[in-house]
Amino acid sequence: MSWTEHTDQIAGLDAPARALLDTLAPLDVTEGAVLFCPGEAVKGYVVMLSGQVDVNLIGPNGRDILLYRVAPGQSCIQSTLGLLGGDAYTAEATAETPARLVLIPRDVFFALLDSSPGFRRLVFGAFAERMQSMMQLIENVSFMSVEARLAALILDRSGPDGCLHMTQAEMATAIGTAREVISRRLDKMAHAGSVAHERGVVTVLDHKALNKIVSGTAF
Amino acid sequence: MSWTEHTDQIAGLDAPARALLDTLAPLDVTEGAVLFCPGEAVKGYVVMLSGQVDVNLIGPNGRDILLYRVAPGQSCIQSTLGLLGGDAYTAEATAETPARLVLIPRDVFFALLDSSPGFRRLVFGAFAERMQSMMQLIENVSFMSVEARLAALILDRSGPDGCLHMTQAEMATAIGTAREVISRRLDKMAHAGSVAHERGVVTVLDHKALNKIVSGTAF
DNA sequence: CACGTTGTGTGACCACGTCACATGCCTTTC
DNA sequence: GAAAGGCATGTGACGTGGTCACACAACGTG
Repeated sequence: MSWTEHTDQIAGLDAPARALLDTLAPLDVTEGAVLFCPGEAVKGYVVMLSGQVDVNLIGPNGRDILLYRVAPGQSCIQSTLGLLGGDAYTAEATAETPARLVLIPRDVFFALLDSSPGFRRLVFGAFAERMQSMMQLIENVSFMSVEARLAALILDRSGPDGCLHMTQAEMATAIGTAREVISRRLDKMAHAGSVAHERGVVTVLDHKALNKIVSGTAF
Repeated sequence: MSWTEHTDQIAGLDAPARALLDTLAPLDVTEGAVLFCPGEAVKGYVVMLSGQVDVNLIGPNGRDILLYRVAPGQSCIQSTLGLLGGDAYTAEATAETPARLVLIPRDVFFALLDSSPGFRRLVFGAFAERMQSMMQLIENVSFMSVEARLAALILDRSGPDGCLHMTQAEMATAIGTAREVISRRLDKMAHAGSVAHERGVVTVLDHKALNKIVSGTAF
């Protein structure tokens, strides 16, 4: 039952705060589950224990863009927003893997915020981090070419073997563009010899070339 | 010297917090002054007392995009980010009018955060609000057409007489596009009879048409 | 008035997003 | 193991948007 001691970000909290948190039961969600969607009211502050949750903004025409990914130990800022600002969710969160998380109810959240400096630091820090990454996202979307963003994605998410297991559609939402564009760009990169690609897999062939694309168009 | 009682957002604070804040001297900046620029270290938490400050993200090729505007009583979130996350500024803040503001030094800021629930609420609330508007910005930039964003801008910022005093270059940065695009779009709108435009001024002629453009392309 | 400065208009060109398909590949089902 | 359906991908056409390189026009200052 004591999950707090196994969660890095939370293990450093003061004892009273952890005792309070330990009374909450973790929740399990299956892969593909939608944790919340636009317009839904906020139930509490969410902390991830394991798994991977992606938060997407969804456009009117079906296109969507990845706002940020929530890793274990992190919290979903969307819920903080809702708790503090009172607004409903405007984005959608989906479990990319089976995930375990804790939902801290509204009143417990506020009690902790008032009583525990450590918890405050935790929440604030997470907030600041997300904000930073959102600004980064705006910067990328408005100033970087699709090719540069794609190259960055491939370098970022590919394993040590240089393989990236994603469909073109997934890559498209990850960098906020359309699938067809990914198809053409991958072709171009493959033709240049920097990557190879087949159904569901992209393989890095030339790290340097990709790095040059990333910094090149961002320049 | 007691500025705190004249600042709506702060007047509701507890007495000790206000006493502490009142020991700080307000700062005046002239129009056009740059409050901070990318890479600069964060000196403290900034609260606006009067005037208007715009915060822009600047692209490598000179293009820039308005992240948010700071109005009196609000605070500049960039500084909070820096204080909490430790990162330097990534955006640039410019005074659009002569402005008066208070800089709360790092240690005072943290002391208040620990001692004053009201101050916490203030900071958190401002944070949440900005975050929300940043998400709105991402949504607009990635899903709305330039025409829709331009129409929204014109409706938003034009006075009761329907006049908007901005150069095309200013409009361009406000909605994150290039000046030439504004020129062409304004021509098109003028041709359709929804606005009139001359050097430095745009006049709304048909509110309904503009509204339709806004919701139309956002739909 | 000549001059630089600033705001605007324009054409060409490329990158990107969208639509409408045509393949392929892989799994399920009989 | 062949047929069927779903999913991932390729492709052409077309419109919008961003960039570059200008030409001009409107203002300010000497």
